[in-house]
Amino acid sequence: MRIATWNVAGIRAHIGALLEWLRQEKPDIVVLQETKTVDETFPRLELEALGYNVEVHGQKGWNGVAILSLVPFDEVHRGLPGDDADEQARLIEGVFSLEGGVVRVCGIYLPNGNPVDSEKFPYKLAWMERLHSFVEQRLSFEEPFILLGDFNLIPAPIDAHNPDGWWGDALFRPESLERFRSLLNLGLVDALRAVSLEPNYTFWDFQAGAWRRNAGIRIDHLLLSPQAADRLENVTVHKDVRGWDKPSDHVPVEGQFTF
DNA sequence: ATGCCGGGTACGACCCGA
Repeated sequence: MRIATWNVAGIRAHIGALLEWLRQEKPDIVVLQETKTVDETFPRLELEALGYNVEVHGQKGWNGVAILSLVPFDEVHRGLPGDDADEQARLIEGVFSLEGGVVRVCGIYLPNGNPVDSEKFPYKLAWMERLHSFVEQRLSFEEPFILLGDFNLIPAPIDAHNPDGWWGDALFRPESLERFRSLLNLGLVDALRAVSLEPNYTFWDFQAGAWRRNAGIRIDHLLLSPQAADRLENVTVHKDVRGWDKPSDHVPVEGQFTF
């Protein structure tokens, strides 16, 4: 079973690259972020033509998440609980039945939080605290649970080409990292860190020649419950996709599991 | 210190991203 995350930076703008990657790799389940469109204009038919079941949680202009799956959905949940006034589409979860049992896959687009002196930063922190409660509840099921997506968090200095340049940014500052560690401390495993102690970047800015200079950061993560971590075989960062024509600024990150 | 680039909205110029 291969389960991937990809921030597509606008699904209508990058549908060609998405379809090409899916045709090449045929992952079983993919969570998408920054689809940037309402459900009515989501390119569902092209994805269904490749055999994917499609569930979306869209929003006009920005945000927006989705799950593509070759396995039928048992359940779908949209939105992060804990604030009825929050209208930003940043979380979608699917539950799937496999031969070996159930697997729960939750895709997130965690708020960026910049600039830190705006209301966006406290929104990020509050969103992380709601996520903490949500994950705590999910872990109580004691089943394979995969929380993956664009976390907008640089876990450690090794996860940035220029960590000093990022320090203080909403992606890499104490208040953000404290909450990220607290989330991990619930009992989640950072899958890529578990299989590799090398620098692995998943995002290169469109600006300032970041890709050419390999000035990347690792902000797209797969976090695993113990029951999922036991089944982890490997993680692949599809770095080559960043060099395609008209790419997203993020690349797909894929976990391989024995279920 | 800010913009760089790029998508979306809407069709000029701004919001948003990381």
